[in-house]
Amino acid sequence: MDDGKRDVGRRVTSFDVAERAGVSQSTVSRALAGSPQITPQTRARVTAVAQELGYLVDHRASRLRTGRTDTIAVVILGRPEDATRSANPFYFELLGSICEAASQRGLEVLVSLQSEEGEFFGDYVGRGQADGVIVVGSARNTRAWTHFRELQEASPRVVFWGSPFDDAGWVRSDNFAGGRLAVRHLLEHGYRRIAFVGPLEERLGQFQERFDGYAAELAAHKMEPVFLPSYDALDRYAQGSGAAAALMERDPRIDAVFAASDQLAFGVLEYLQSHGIAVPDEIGLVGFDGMAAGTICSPALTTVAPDLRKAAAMLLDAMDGTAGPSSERVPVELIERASVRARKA
Amino acid sequence: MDDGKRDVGRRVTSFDVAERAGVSQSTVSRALAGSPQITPQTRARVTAVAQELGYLVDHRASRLRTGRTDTIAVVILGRPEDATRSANPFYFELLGSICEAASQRGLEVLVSLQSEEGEFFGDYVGRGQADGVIVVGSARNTRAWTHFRELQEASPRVVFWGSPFDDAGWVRSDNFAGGRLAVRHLLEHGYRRIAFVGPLEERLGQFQERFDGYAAELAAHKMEPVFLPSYDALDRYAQGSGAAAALMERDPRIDAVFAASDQLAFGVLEYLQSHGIAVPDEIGLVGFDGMAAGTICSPALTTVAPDLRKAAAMLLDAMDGTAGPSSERVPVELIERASVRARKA
DNA sequence: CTGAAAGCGCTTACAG
DNA sequence: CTGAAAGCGCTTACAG
Repeated sequence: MDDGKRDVGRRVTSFDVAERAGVSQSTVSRALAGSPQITPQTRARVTAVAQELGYLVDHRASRLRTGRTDTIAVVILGRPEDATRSANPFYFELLGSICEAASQRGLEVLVSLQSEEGEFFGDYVGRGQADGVIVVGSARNTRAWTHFRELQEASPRVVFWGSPFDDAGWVRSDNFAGGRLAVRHLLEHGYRRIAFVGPLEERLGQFQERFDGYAAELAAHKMEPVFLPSYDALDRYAQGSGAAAALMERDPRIDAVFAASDQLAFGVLEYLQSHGIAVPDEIGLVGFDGMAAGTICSPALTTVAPDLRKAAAMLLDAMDGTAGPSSERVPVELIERASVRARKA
Repeated sequence: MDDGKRDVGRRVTSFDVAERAGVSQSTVSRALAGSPQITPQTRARVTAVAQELGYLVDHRASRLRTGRTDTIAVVILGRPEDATRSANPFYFELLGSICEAASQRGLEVLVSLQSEEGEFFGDYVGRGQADGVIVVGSARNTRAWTHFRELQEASPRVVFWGSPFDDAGWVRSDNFAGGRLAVRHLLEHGYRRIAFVGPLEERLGQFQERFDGYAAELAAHKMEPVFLPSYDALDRYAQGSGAAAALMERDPRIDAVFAASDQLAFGVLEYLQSHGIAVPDEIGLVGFDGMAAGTICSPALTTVAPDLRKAAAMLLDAMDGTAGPSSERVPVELIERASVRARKA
């Protein structure tokens, strides 16, 4: 019954450090927290003892006490299937930037892949696990977005990347500008009939905006958009190659494609290559996302890339809750690679 | 001074639910935790009130009380530079599998990208943030590994993926078998002089093992290994294309390459393509890792893929601490794609 | 089957 | 500048 001093298993607490250092527990806490009202000598002694005993502040206790969590949650949505396989690699690139930005602000990052209805969960704030949550992922998982939209309405600290909903609470690429950029680039490089590849029927805010930019730039040159009204519900890659096939057959004059995402572009590329159509000589191709894999395909993919560093910073800012629900645009840039020919018009 | 009942900002606690449901706080706790000694009626009432008030258990408090965290930490090491850019995408694929496996076991996942000395940190267990930590990442970041090795010696709940150290505490691909598999596949498809691409001087446990498997299989066929003694400290992609160049020049009889990782293979592919060397007809190519990007390059990359599902499960098991420090092998499988010709020998 | 109470390990007013 | 004490919100023996 005697509690004993079984060193084994017992956590080293601030009381242990206090005893050993000959100060009170509150002093240990203050010294280690860097309180300015602690003597340098005291702090030095406490720090030394803490190190000696291998003491580390228990975050469960400090966070319970302070009410903070210093943590953000990132929810990555996959399609309703295998979450890992169906999560677009782009989201992992974004996650990388978020981790880096969070770390600079002294925040930890909790990651959750979700795809199936029933496992949707974003109440990290309510459970005291995070100060806010960022939701990114497949816009096609409608049920997931509906779930998180409700959550967002109840809590101001939920921010979406992309989001199929147009009202506030998101950060997005400057999709319209990106669409114009892609088309202008293709026109400047001598292409004359530019098709758009990407499904628009899915309430995909971002794809629609990219299309709008594409169409606007074409209109400025008195050109007509060329695109498919509907897509099968396959993965992006298959959608891309399928769309390329349908489009080429329908309109042989097409000499360039703007794909609404890099994954779609990879599918387009696959189709073109397997049909002996030369890229960029016969067909020019521009993607969207700036994915790392775009350097590996051949030819390397010219693409419109959002500034992921800024994206991460904006997401964290939006989560701060200081401002109300916001809608922020991340600037995009065209990365010239090899899927557009060099020769100018 | 009166605390008042400002609903705003105050957390809903189990006391609030208790009051409203007309039971004690302990009953609320038990009911919501699913304790079998609570009447169905009581549980139903409590659950209803909890829902009504939007009550959620505060994990900071419950974890402090129970001593558990139900969380694991995953540290992803980049090269000492930009953490995001330098973290191999393969690690994000592995992270995806870990997230999925963790979620099935009811665990949360904390992710940290680390690359610079000074920011290395893995004491999540000591701080009560996680029950264990998995370290994955660039074997080239020697200082990072040294840091985490010390941590591992002090704590049994630190597990490495890969790891440049051979003693226990890791999960690795079955690299030796993978090396043999790759070579056998190339031989069976008619290639006769197979070079190895991958730096071996970096104390890279995994690369060395892949080489050993490669060399062993060649030896079984009375063939000699062909490889480079040293590599420049560039990224894997550049190492791959550089090695391909050096190797081809040195030995024109080479008709196949086994690359120690997919990233290296992508570099090799880039060199071959930009020099008009046909893959798979003139040169066969096999990578290692089973990365998704391997389906996008052209020709698509034949590769040796570890079973990431099993890898994740093994990592979590190893972290459980039930067994002592272990060394587990993840089975690998050869994924046939297009960088090896179909024609049999 | 339910309640009163202790205690997890901190931070931070409040005194001195 | 330091200490004694309260309290963050739970879980879980201990009673009844």
